[in-house]
Amino acid sequence: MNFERRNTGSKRASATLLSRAERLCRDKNLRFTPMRRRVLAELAASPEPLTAYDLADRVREEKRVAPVTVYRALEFLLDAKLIHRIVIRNAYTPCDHAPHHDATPVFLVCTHCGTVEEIPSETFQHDLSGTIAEVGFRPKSRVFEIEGECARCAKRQPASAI
Amino acid sequence: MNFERRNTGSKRASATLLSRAERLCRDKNLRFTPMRRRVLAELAASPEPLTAYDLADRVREEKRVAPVTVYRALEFLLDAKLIHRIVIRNAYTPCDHAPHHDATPVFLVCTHCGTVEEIPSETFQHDLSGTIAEVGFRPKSRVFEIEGECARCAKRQPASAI
DNA sequence: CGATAGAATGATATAACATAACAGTCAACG
DNA sequence: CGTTGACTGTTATGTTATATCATTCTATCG
Repeated sequence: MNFERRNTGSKRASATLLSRAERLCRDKNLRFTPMRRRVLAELAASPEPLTAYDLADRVREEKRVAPVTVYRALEFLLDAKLIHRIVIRNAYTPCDHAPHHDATPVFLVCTHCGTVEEIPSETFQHDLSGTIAEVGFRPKSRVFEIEGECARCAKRQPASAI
Repeated sequence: MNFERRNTGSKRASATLLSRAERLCRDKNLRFTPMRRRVLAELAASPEPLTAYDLADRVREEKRVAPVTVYRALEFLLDAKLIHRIVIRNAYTPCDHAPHHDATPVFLVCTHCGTVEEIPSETFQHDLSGTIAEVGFRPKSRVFEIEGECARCAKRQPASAI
């Protein structure tokens, strides 16, 4: 079983991701603006997830930006499923596994080097711990949380009237 | 299969949790100070997870406290495994399932009423989606993240030299 | 009992992450 | 070209979390 190593800033990985983004936006008629491209490029070029403020700093080297601008770009990229948010780091990382998953993948976040490995959740559903062992990752702590509507609320508001 | 409903502020649940905390601290020679007791009691009395600042407000009704004091109490309670942190809410909630799990449980967080249901992870490992369906929860999004040491780092620093 | 060492808390400041609100700019389309 | 809607700029502020150093409490020992 072989999981793609996270792009370690190689031009190849970035280029791939950027062109994927371009194609996707063309197809879905979304606007891949310079700011969005820039933010995605920074994420693709980074070996580890970056926070919004990290990104703001990097973009600022070239052009003055406020954090909120970065957050807006991130929101767009998240919606387009081009990136993920790594909750336990308050940080963002490009999506490695093209569009072939709608299910949330599992992320393996290294406490030492900070890199993130992305495991498609079909694999996960199947046999999580085996897979983790296979990639040589030594888990120390986990975040598994599911958000949704509880039974009582679902009963009260039958048609998901949120 | 029946998962305990989260304590909805009932005096019973609080009393149980508090006495469990007392016993645990006595046994392990930890100090269950008034501040720690107070924070735990507020969490136990709340139907939903509370943030550190929520807690500070509640404690302040009685006595002036700075957020940092609450964070310290929370840290203690987390270490003692008396509470959990709900990452996707930046909030804290009492631990419902006494000491019988070392494995991280799965939390079902209702987007509507905010309550949290705690599911032991043995069950989870076994058949997550089945269990969730059984309790009537309708998942909308999930956070499954694993922190640890990646294969490369483990190789570089054999004996987990962190 | 009083000294003292370690733990806990108080107080203040500041860092880090995120959003609100409104004004200005750009780009596509008729 | 002008209008509309999407995007970005700007400023302010909200929210979550930590750093630092002073003070108080508590258990223990001489």
